[in-house]
Amino acid sequence: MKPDNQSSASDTTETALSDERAIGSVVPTRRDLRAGTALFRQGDASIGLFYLLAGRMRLVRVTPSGSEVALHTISPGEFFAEASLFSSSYHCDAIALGDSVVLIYGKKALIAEFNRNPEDLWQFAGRLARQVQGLRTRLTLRQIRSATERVRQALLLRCDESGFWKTEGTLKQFGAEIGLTHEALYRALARLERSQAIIRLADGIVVKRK
Amino acid sequence: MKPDNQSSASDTTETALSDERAIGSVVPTRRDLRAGTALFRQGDASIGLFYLLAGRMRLVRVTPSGSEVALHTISPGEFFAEASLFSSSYHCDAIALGDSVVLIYGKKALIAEFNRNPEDLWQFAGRLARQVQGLRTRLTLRQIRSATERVRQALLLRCDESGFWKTEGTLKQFGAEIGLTHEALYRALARLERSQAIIRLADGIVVKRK
DNA sequence: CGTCACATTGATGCCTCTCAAAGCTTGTGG
DNA sequence: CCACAAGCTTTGAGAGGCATCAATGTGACG
Repeated sequence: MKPDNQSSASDTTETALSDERAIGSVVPTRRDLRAGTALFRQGDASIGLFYLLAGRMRLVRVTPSGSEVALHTISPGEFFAEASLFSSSYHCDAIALGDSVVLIYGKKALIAEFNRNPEDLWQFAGRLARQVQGLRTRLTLRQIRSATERVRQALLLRCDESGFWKTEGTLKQFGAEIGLTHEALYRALARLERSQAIIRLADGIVVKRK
Repeated sequence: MKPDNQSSASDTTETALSDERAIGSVVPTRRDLRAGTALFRQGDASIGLFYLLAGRMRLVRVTPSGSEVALHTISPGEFFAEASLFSSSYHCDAIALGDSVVLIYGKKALIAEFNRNPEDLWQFAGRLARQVQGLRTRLTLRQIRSATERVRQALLLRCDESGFWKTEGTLKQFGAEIGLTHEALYRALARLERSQAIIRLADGIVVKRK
């Protein structure tokens, strides 16, 4: 996570990458960012698409009056700034919250690739469409006020046909993902178990029909 | 909003449409749905992309155990089932909540169009990317518990450089969009005005620097 | 002028957040 | 192998805030 060498004037290093993470024939470049460093700022000419390997990035828009509005926090494994491919500059700042590693897919290279090989563009669009789907679902889930019901629905969305959901990561994390404090989550789980809506196992949870 | 004629065995009518709403050369078909009618069901072969002209549609997934999970509610002006273009069948049910009118863009026609004219695919992808952006922002906004602060941030996101936001639609609607009851919204606005964070005008709101 | 939907403010209760504390698990080092 | 630390898990007590119910004012429209 720490930069392997030092570029002249900034807290970032950039390394070429011969990677299996290529999009079509576009091989990303790796860049290491120290905590607090900006990857790009509002108004900068857009240079490409990003993928967060490690760390955490915050996207914020600074209003003319100086107020900050948080747009999104990027977690490892996420692509971000997709929309910048379609416009000439960024509409927000991207700041590294902790030491971070991002992959950069050059804009020109990507566009050339998509022109050359529309099949890649098709796949890219597919990824976006599924993302839209997932985000809408999450948004709908957040509409549910009741912690108990929200947890139940979240479990229903994630479990397989038999109703089993294998725990991935910690429950605390799960709580954060669905917008609950861990205490609220634990209490909701306890309530669901008491009412026999779920059965808690060592490695997961079984959701029962209502 | 009411069907103009009756098809033989169902509560839907379908009409060809020579429209300016075409995507590339793909002209949509219009379909009228009575309240309660399904536009498609989980497992149906995907026939295309939809656009809601009027009414309201609900997307729900029915779990094997019979529980329903609401995925999204479509409002007029929204495209939906974009992801179905990339898979062979639907993963949820689409039910008309009220009498509704949808435009249908045939899947095969769209794919052919995108193959013939990648520029259209590029624009389609751009729309998806901006949608992802907007949804992420909305999701982040929902993380803010405090009604007052959520309203302030929502206003900051929507106002122009001078801090002015022209009211569009009703405030009640605005409340629903950001996940607040209208009462909570009015109280938040009153609080913001009292603390001089905003100024309310007849046709909009001015957000002041903090 | 009456109706209907929006706008606004009041009172109340529930639910989740917050702060706190204790049991549990895992990993690390002596 | 044991001891200690750190983070997850779990439950308790208290408080604040938003939803809910309720009532009134206001504007548009026929």
